[in-house]
Amino acid sequence: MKQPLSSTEENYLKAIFKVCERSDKPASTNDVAILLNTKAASVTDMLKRLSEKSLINYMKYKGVTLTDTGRKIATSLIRKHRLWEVFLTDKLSFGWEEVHEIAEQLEHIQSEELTNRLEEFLDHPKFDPHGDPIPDREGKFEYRQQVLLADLNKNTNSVIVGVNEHGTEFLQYLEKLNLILGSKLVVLDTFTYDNSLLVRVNDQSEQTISAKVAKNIFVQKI
Amino acid sequence: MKQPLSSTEENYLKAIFKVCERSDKPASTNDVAILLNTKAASVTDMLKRLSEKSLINYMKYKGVTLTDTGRKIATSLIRKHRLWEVFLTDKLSFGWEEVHEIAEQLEHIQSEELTNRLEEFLDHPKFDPHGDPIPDREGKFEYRQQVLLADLNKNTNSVIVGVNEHGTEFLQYLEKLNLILGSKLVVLDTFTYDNSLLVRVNDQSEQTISAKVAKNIFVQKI
DNA sequence: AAATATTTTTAGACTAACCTAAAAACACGT
DNA sequence: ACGTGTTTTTAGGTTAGTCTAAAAATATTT
Repeated sequence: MKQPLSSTEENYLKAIFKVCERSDKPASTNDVAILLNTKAASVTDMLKRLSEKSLINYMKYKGVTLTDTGRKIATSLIRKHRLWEVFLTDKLSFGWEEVHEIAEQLEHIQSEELTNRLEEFLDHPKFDPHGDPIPDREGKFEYRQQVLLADLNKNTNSVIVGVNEHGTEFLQYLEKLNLILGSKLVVLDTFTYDNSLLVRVNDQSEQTISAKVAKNIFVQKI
Repeated sequence: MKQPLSSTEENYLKAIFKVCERSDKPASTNDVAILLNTKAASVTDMLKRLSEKSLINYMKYKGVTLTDTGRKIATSLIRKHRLWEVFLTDKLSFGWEEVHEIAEQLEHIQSEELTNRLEEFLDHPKFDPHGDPIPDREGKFEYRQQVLLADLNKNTNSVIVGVNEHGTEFLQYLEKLNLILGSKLVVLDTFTYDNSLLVRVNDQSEQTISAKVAKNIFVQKI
């Protein structure tokens, strides 16, 4: 009865976890469909099956949450994903914008032992290359004390600690703007016209940042 | 038209490659079925699909061989499999008997770049932990100058360079017998009664080895 | 060369995961 | 609370990969 899940089933659990993260509310069928780039009807199908396996709490029309077992699997996937990302950047010198796709595949490799040895090999990293925290063996992890750059007050010193989007295009763009993990930022001015920001980067250059970009960068006050 | 293959399709190509290896003869439907632990009918089904994609040469009742494209994919899988095995033993300290299963999954990760960087990271190894040669980027590799222990002449000095079977049980047993890659062997006597051998290991202990074991160990004369 | 045995293919059915289109449930503004 | 619009579910169909059982082709034995 403990046959391993398919990659597809795992992806659904991960998607439900992400939707539910920090919101308490159950995930709606549509939320999941959008995140997985599929159709609502397919999601309903899968929800029935996952419910059958006691991995989710599902009631028609009422949305879905993870059971303890389901959450355990979801966080394990996230743990594996982020550990592999660290491996790819730290050991194989991939750029932070290249690793997501490959890690999406690697996270489905089944072997607890492998995951734990990988963690050991990487020296128990606490964050992945995008600044996201890596869950421990029990699936526990702490959210950073973080704030969106878009919400940062003027003249507050801060450091980039993470991103809210992991797409290749966005990350490459950030790199071009010289905005990477650890970059120091101060908002010098905000323009209500288009909600763009004027910032100083690393106490040197000044540049404007669009509202869209500012909403996808996490910073920590220092 | 260049959509990636499913893991299943890849496994069929690998199986066909293995059956055809060093025999020239086309692989029979049954050979493939046995190797993949499936039924002949399923194999026939898949052969039609792979033939459609020009990955194999297939004629009803006549057996199957790989096309150039098919062979390229098969050797790429073997390359990935063996590189990952090296990673698992050398970097994560897995035993040689534990790595096969995990590598079976890892070999399906799609990223040329990943494979090549992994090879670099591992220092361009030429053989995997079981002594099997690792194909290069073009899929080329050389077979070792090797002979089955069962076929070795009496009183010839030799070294274990590989195994003919990769099952966990067999490899664990070998380890218990202190027969690992690099062990020095001399056949002192052969017993025609059950075809077992008396050997000296590493110039020290003497022990008998069953015919079955002897047929699954490759040695090189020195 | 005929009879028999083996191998391979076909036929038909199943499951997982997806889809579209239509029906049912829910949510909301007036 | 009633009609309208959105969301969700159902119904029914598709594809990849598997299976069993039966038919067809090939191989072997006499």
